[in-house]
Amino acid sequence: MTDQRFGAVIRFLRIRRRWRQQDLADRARVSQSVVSRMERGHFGSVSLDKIRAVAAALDIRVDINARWRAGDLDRMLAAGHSALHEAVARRLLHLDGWEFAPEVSFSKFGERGVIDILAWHVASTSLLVIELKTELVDFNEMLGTLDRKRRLAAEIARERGWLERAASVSVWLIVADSSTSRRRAADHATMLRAALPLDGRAIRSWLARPGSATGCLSFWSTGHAGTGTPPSALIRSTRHRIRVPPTREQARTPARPSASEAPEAP
DNA sequence: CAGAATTACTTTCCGTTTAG
DNA sequence: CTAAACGGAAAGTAATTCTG
Repeated sequence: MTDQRFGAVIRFLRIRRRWRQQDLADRARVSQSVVSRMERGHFGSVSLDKIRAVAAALDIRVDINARWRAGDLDRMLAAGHSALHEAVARRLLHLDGWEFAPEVSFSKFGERGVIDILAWHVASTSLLVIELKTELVDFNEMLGTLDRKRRLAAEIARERGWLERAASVSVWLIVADSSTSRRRAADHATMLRAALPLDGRAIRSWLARPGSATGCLSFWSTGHAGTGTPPSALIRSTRHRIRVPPTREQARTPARPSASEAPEAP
């Protein structure tokens, strides 16, 4: 939405309520001039705080929609997740005795969400909730949601007619491989291993012969073929180190012997 | 004249620098 | 890398001017 259009919306909703600019300003705790500027589309001189305040007074929710070259950034950010999803799904296809469903959304007892992959072993009626993460951020929150999904999984599988009764429900947290994620996991090793005792190696034998309920944390790269291929750069999630090109001064200092082709910045 | 737009001035914020 | 200090820029408001 353009600035002018948004301004027009504000004006329209204000007038519909028969409010003066001053009335809207009072409710939003801003001055009348801010309302005037916004209605005329002059948002450059109004802070986001004030914009939200005025919008909220009219029951408008303001979402920031970032676009890049006409593309949707949300989709781009989701690309890493998709890549991980695809890599894991490819691997599951080759597992004997397992069936799986991707993106299982649920809404039970007021709890809603999506299980990235719900897998079940037909012979042993073991259920496996697979959660995919491109980066590790909030451990408590993450383990909390994982546990919620674990509790609901059996009911969800039964409802969908996949497994009448699950003998056990396990969880497998797959994290996109990155040094940052590994470091964070190491920092919380005690907590994580208590909840997710198996590692990437141990889960393999468990998958071959699923036994009692368990939990696993493993790191995965999208180049992963089930063996130890090196991490792919494809899904590196955040924070690459930006290397600033050396200034002329720095380029001239004989730090490296190969100063032969010092490129001139265009 | 009421309500909207603009102006003039004060306050707050934010980026930069410096120090630890 | 974080925190504190500082100065300039931007935001916010009250006062004023404009307009239908």
